[in-house]
Amino acid sequence: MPELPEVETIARALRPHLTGRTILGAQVSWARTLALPSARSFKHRIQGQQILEVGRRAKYLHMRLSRDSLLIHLRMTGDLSLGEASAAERFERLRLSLSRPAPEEAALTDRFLIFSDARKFGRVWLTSKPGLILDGLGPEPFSDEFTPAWLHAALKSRRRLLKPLLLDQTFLAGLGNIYTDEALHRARLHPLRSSDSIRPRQAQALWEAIRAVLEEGILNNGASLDWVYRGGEFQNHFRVYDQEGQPCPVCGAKIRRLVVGQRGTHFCPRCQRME
DNA sequence: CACGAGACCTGTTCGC
DNA sequence: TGCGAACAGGTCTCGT
Repeated sequence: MPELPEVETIARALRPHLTGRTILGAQVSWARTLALPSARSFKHRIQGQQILEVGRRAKYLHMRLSRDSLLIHLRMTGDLSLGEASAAERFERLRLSLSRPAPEEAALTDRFLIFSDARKFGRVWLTSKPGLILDGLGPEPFSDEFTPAWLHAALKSRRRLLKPLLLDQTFLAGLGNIYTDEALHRARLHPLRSSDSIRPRQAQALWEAIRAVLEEGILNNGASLDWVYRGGEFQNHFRVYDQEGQPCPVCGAKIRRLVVGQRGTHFCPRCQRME
């Protein structure tokens, strides 16, 4: 479930539990979860490091530790939870054991941070140079750098279909399949429009739509789908995503689905025209 | 540079 | 009921 709003929700939920605590050890149950370094050195190196800060960049959870950074990417089905029991969770891939919480947080009883991931696509990096992974990403949608003018210029500088371009994390960081479809619908732009055909007013509309959709996602604690559940509510606010055949909430036309860049793409054929 | 296909993985749902 | 196909919130790599 993890696009920007879901990762942001997770970061906010974990922050008060993790900040200041020390990682006592790591248990790896699916070795390929670790992108860097190997399981052996990961366990050795993470031991004893304190968690200084819990943040997010794009769809990465970024934990600053005393010596390294811990980056976690949930991909399709990854999930993070806090636990007290030592019994392994159903899809557990990695478990970090934590020091006791500070005395003023004595109410916290969790002892583990658990990474679960049914499809095993998620990855974790322990590195002293997080920039090598994060610096190539596009701007954060809520940063000052992301402006309507920037977006218009960036769209014009390429010749790509809107849908796949917005999914490209080196173009703009944080959008995934759900929020891209929702943003294009709000901006009344067809997903197959070529990026270099977008006029300034349309770029402005898209900019507003991207921010509005992500904001609404965060306010609703992200979207929960299928059996991967996080307590988010945004799935109840989808206007087009996964709504094939349903009436468009704006004009009543039937929402259509097509495949673009191998991703299911949902849009309103009346609101989102090709011109 | 842009695009499509195939990989990486497992679970659920749908159609016959 | 059973069984295969299609589908799933993401990203990387390779060939054209």
